[in-house]
Amino acid sequence: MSIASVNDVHHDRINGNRKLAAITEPLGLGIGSSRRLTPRELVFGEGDPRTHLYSVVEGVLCSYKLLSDGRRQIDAFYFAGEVVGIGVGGTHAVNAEAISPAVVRSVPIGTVDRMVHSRPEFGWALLEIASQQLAEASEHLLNLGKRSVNERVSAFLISLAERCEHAGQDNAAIVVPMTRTDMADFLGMRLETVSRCVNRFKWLGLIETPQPNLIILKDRPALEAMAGGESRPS
Amino acid sequence: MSIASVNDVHHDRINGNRKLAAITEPLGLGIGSSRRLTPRELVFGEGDPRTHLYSVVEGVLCSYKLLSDGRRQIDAFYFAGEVVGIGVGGTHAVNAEAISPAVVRSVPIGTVDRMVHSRPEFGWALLEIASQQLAEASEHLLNLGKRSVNERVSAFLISLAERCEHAGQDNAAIVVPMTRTDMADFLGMRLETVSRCVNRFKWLGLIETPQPNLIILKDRPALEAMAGGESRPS
DNA sequence: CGAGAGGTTGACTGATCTCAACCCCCGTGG
DNA sequence: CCACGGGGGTTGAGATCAGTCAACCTCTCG
Repeated sequence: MSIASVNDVHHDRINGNRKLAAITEPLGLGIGSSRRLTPRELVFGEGDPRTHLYSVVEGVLCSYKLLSDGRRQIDAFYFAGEVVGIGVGGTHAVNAEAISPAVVRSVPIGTVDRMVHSRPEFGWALLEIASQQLAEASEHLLNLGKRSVNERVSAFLISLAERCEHAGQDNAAIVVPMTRTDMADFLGMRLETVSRCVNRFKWLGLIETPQPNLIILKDRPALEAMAGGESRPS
Repeated sequence: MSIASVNDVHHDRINGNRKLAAITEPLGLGIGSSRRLTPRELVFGEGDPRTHLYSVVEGVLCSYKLLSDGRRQIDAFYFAGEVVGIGVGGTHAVNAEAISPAVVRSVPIGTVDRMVHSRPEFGWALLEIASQQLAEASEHLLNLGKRSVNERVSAFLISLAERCEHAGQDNAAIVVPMTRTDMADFLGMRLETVSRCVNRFKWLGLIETPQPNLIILKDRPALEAMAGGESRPS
C-alpha cells in the first residue's frame, strides 16, 4: 500500500499539476509521516527553516502572511492531495495552518533532495507543481489588484465550485470549509463586505445559502459574467 | 567562458535564489540564443505553449495578466539576471514583455529537460528560483490585499532600492525604469493615485524626484515605517 | 444560563477612483 | 522656425465603493 492507495487514485489529475499524489505514487513515494491537525493549528511558520514538504491528506489548510498590526493575507487554500510549503530555500516565506480538522503527510526535505537526485523526473514533477502554484498566484494577484468586490467573490465561488467538480463532488453545491473571516482575508476585504456580497448574490438569485457554509450556485453563467472575463488570447 | 563569466560573478547571490546566472554558470549553461527587445515588445503571451526559459541579460521585463476590458495586473518585474517564464507546464499563464529596451537569453525547454535529467542539481536550482518567486508573489499578495496606497508605494520604493543595492548601484538614488502606469498596474491602483502618493512623499521630505523617473530616498526609516512592518516571528 | 464564535445588517465615513484640465517634453513635418 | 500631436505626468473636484463602528442574531458548548 505504500506504492499507491486505491482511495487516492480518483484524486489524480485534479487541477492540473497541483497534486502530489499524481507524482508521489508513480514514483513510489507514498511514504512520509502523517499528523493530525485541529483547526487553527500551525504546520509551519514564516521564517521557520524548511525541514519538510507537506501534502494534505484530509481537510483544508491555508498559507498566509501577517502584518505587525495583525492584518492577515491568505495566499492560498490547500485541499486534499495538494502540496504545501514547496520550495527548497532556507526558510518558509509564509505561515501554514489548518482551517478545518486535517491530516497532513510530511516528507523530510533531505528525502526530497535524495529523490530529486535519484529520479530527476521527481524534480521535474515538483517544478510542475511550483509552476502551477505560480500560475494560481498570478490569478490571485489579478483578483486582488484589479477586480471589484463583486468580481472577486464570484470568481472565488466559481473556483471553489471547480475544485469540487474536480474532486468528483456535486458541481453546484459547495461546502465552504472556511469562515467569512478566512474568505475576507483571502479576498482582500472585510468580513462584513463578504457577508453583504454573498447576500447580494442571494437576492439576485445567483446563489442559495441554506447554511452559511453551504452555497449552491443557481446561475453559474451570471456569476461568470460578474467575475469579469479574463482575456485569454484566442 | 561558457563555465563562468567573471563579469557576472558579482551578480550571484542577488536577492536570494532569483538569479539564473548563479545556476547556469556553475552548470555550464552560459548558452542560449539572445534576442533584443524594444519597449512593449512581447516575449510570450498567456496561453502560448511554453517553448523556452528566458533570462534577462539587460533591461527590465514584466509579466502580467489582462481582463477582457483591458484592466492589467503586473505580477512582477524582472531585472538583469532574473528568470522569466519558469515552469514546465504546457502553456504560459501570463504575458511577458519588455518595459525598457532589453536583451533576453532563451533556452529551449527541451534543453532544460535534458539538463534536469543529466544534472539533478539543475532541477534543484530551478526549484529554488521557483520558490523564491512564490515567496515574492506572497509578499505582493500581502501588498495588494492588505496594505493602503501609502504603504504599497513605500514598500515598492524600498524594494526597488534594495534591488539597486544588490545590483551594486547607489543605495538611495533609484532610476525607476517603469512608467507611472506600470507602477499603478503593479500596485493595484490608478496612475493618478501613484502620482499623488509619490508627490505626497516628496512634500513630506521622504523622497526627492529631480526627474519623474529618478527617485532619491531621503528618509528610509520613515518610508519603512510607512510601509507597515511585516510580522516576522522573533 | 452565560459566554464566545460566527454571521448579518445598518448608518456613516473616507480612501480611492473617475473625469477632466492642464503641463512639459520631444519628435515630426510643413 | 514653429505648429502640431502624442506620451507621460500632475493636479483638482466630485462621485462612489468599500471600510468602520456598532448592534444584534443564532448556535454551540460548558
